[in-house]
Amino acid sequence: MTDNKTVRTRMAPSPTGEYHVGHIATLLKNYAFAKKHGGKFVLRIEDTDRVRYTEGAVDKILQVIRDYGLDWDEGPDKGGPFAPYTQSERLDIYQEKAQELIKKNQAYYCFCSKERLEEVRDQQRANKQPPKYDRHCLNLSQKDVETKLAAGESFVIRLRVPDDKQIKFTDLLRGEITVNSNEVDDQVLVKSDGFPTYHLAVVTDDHLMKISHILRGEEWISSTPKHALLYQAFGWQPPIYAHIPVFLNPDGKGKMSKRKGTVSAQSFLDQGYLPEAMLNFFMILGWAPDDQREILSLDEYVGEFDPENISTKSVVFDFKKLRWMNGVYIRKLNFSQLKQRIKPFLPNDFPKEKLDLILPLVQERLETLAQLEELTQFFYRDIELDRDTLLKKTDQETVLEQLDKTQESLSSLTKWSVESVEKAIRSLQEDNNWEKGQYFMMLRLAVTGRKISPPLFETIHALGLEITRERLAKAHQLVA
RNA sequence: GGCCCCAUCGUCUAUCGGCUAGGACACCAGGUUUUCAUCCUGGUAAGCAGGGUUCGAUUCCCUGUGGGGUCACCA
Repeated sequence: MTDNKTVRTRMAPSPTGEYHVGHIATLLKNYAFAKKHGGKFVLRIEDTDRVRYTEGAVDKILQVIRDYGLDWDEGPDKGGPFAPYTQSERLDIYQEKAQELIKKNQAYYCFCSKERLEEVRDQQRANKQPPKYDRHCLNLSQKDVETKLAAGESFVIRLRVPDDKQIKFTDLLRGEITVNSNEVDDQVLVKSDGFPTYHLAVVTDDHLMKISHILRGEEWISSTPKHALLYQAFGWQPPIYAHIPVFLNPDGKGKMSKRKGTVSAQSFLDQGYLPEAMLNFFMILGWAPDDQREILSLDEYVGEFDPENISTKSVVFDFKKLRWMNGVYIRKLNFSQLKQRIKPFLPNDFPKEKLDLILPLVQERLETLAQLEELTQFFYRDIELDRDTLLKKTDQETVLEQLDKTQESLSSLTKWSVESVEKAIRSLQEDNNWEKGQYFMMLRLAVTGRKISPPLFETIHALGLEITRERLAKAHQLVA
């Protein structure tokens, strides 16, 4: 399994936009693996794409990771032995490494314009060949290169990929993977703006930061040969890879994407999913503990997680199971926890003074916190009544009698409690020999405007005598 | 299309050569109940296909099929 060498894992977000749920799921695995082995989990910001760089994205990413209940040992805000942890602050390192490769003849200058590259690719596609750099600049003479550099021509630095070599690397889940080097493009390592590409930056940083295990998305498998080549070129020991399957859209078609629905990590929180439920959901998506438990705390997960047991097939993101799991976690909350968690989801017109009365009535009915409004609005907003529905299963006369007697009886209560309300209504039903189902449902409708509600007596109690009387009166008016 | 990866109920999984193929979500039925929800009970539902290897294959190998990923001066 894992030797005594210190385990160091990392997650390397790119501040180009919203943080994806898949990123959190991957981060969780890196976090858990490091914690399990008493190692360190590093957060590094990969902001080498100046074009897509989004202002404020770094802070948002850091915040959402924390909101999910996760944290890191070293990172841009905390520093650490290998600081800085933001790639744009490490430019000189990449430059130096690129020069090293050029000196070793493992990389070369390329002065091709983007237009030319585009043309080459178009041509290749037209000939049904895989698009690949044609190595136009591979054999430029030293002198040519110096002349062009002196003239200030724009350039990039490319990796010199050997011809027809078997490139091998090991994936913890899949075993050895072999790719012929002819399939690998002469990857750009340094862009014309002087920034490194992901490939150069990730390899040098992972090495310099002594990252031992890389758990990353499966979509990276195809670029791992490039990284393997770089480790070779530098003469470095590569880390251990574990490529984690991607999330598929709920319809099972394609990688989970924005176009098919919600993907941002933040949006799930905004919809009232609890972070611990989200994490738990990520835990069991593609992995199961020995005893097949599905409800796991973060600590339990850290103790039992083994990346070697991650399923190798891409998994469908099952919203139904997520909602179920979220419901489980909502029900597990004690009252003060729920009260705290529900705060951001309270509508402005929610009567705060009744929170203690109402909240317990809906807790076991919530699958997300955001459903609170839908489930409770009849308590504090006007309701709509439908005459026909009120009259269902009986006649006008009976309903009017029921409404009046109920109002009368409730009004005369000396003590307003769930028990007294229940007692009053139950004895009315028995004394008058009303059909229970009809009477209770009619009352429910009159008082909540809905066929579905929390239990009647609790609801009436929470509503209070005043509102209850108003609504009964209104129902009377409507039916009469 | 090239290359790479993958393949058990609709979905997520267990099984690491012996299976009457187990669990969870979803679904259906029943119970509890004033509705819904919770809770309890039960049920329907799977080994992609064809070849091998083996006393025996879901499990190992090959081929096909299907799905996914990737082919940028993005990560």
